[in-house]
Amino acid sequence: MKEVAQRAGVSTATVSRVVNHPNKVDSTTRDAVQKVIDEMDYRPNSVARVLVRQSSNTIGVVINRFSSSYYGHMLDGVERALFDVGFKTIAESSRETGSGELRAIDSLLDRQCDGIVLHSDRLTDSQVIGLLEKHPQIMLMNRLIPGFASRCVYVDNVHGGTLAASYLYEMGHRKVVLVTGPRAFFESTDRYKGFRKEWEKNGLSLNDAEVVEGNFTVESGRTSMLRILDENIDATAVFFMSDEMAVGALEVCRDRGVRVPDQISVLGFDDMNVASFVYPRLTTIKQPLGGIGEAAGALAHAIATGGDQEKCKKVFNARLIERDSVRRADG
Amino acid sequence: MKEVAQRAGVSTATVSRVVNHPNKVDSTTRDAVQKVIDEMDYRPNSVARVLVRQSSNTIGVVINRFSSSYYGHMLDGVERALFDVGFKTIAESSRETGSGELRAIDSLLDRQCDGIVLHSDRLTDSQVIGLLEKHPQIMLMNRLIPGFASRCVYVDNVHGGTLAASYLYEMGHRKVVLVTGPRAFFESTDRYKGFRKEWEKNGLSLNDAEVVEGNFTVESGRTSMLRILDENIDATAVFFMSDEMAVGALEVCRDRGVRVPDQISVLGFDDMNVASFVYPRLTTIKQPLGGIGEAAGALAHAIATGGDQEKCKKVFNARLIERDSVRRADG
DNA sequence: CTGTTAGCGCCTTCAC
DNA sequence: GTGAAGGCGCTAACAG
Repeated sequence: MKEVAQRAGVSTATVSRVVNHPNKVDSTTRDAVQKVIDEMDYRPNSVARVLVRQSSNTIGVVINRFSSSYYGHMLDGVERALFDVGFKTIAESSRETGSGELRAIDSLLDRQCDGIVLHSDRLTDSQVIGLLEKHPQIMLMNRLIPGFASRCVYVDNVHGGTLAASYLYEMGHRKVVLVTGPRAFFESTDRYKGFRKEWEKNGLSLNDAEVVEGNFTVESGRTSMLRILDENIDATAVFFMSDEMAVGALEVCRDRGVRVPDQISVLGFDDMNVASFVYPRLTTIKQPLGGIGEAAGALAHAIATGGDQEKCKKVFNARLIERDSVRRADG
Repeated sequence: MKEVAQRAGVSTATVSRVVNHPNKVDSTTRDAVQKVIDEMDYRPNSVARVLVRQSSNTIGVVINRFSSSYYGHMLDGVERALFDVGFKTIAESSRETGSGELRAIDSLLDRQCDGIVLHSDRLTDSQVIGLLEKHPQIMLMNRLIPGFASRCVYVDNVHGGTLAASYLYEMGHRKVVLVTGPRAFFESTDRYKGFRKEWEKNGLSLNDAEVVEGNFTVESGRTSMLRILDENIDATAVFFMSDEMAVGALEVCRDRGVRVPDQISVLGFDDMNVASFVYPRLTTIKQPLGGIGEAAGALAHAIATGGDQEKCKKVFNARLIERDSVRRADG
């Protein structure tokens, strides 16, 4: 910058002006300076700029890991929303640990991100609340903390569970088993809550044998399905709280010669890409991941710039995608 | 920091020392200062630190988009390697455009990243060479630029193509069709080159009708397969240069009642997760994405710290994963 | 071992 | 409209 100033025969202040407030400088000098800038291919050092401005025009996102398109779709959504308003997005992964989430947040905070979009499922509610209270620029993606709803963008998992229950009921299923995610994850408990409520509303009940705890992975889908088959649990349908698990189950069924949906129906959750590629194509409850990401980006931007947070959409509903893995139960 | 110094009754220099060189300060004062730091929950402003140190201990990664686990696996690999050596990783997406790649690189450079891992398939060789010459801290992930091999980590796509050809040949296939990616992508041309060479080595030839240009997506797999079926191209096997395309093809075959692999064999490329979940499970050529990412991370770190670049693994070989979508041809 | 000093590169008053 | 000066928060000599 000093060099630019020198070559153009002006002060660094003027150079700074042509970069930041071009209209506040005489057009002649402006052009001259701009020419030198172009010639030298000068790029303002954004670190120094951030240091003095105390703001970086960037939003940081923390997610569990990159290698699942689940997070990828949300990330792309965030970045889409932010790109449109001239903000930058940087992402860090937590490596799927609570300490990693904390570390990533610190790192993003250190980089003076104007906002942080946090996808957390490793931290407890009270840990998250602590974070939220301490750092007003943090917001939550796909998780709701009561009392902080205005800083959360999420899908209504209770409703998602309800959807599953009512669909299965309407299709004539009366004996089902639920394969949840880890009990510690709010996604699991919320979906379970919604399902159970709706199920009982129909006068049905769920006993212990009918809910098995998985962990959202394909492998866990396999073992759960194996168990259901081996223990000969009497059910006409299984509701897996993730597509990955459902996919693992489909595999096991094929290996065991159990026909889906003829002998047993399978319902998934998420609507990952894979859902439409497996055979039979998976009927599932779709989470609008891209939309959630966009909304999170918009909210983070609003928080960072003091924009209108109320105009941001915060609650999303999951919706049923009917394909071929659930069929009407015999009356 | 000033406040910490004040409260602890020392100078800011001492605070800086306990943070950065704890052993260079008297244990009594160190403990006192540390106590204040903890009490105040003081966190050094890394932006200021980077400004003076001219180095950030972080590596930036640019990829096309987040929503494909293809990039996700590489990203996780980079981050794994870097985490182990105490470096941070931040990622930006190019939104699948050449200008986006440039923008992301600039942004990462501006943040004073010590190294940049670039996954580029939108920029021409000469553009990339320009970048590489101008910025010694940039390296390439999954692309080889002749003359810059020491800064490239990649899979040998020519070899990958060879693998496909020899496998199909060994399985008795003599009439095949290739579905490539965009001709502008080196992945396509390299794999094609390898395939063709091996194919011709066996005394076979490939005519125009037998190579169709796709674009790596599921949709493009569908349309290509449709065309192959509709035009009644005489072939016993199709080699798709991405699993996504192969998956799309499988779908079309199912819809059309064409049995895979009984009536036609399908070979993929990549070994994405989905490959093992579709039916029939996809036989494919695996790219070790995680390993490539790790190697890229290690190389970026070596470049950034002046470590030994030669010890870094740079070339990876794809390898065949036999599953159920290719069968021995009659005859 | 610790305090003082001088920047890192930039932006923003404040005078002119 | 433009230059000079101060400072963002921190670190690295250099003295003491």
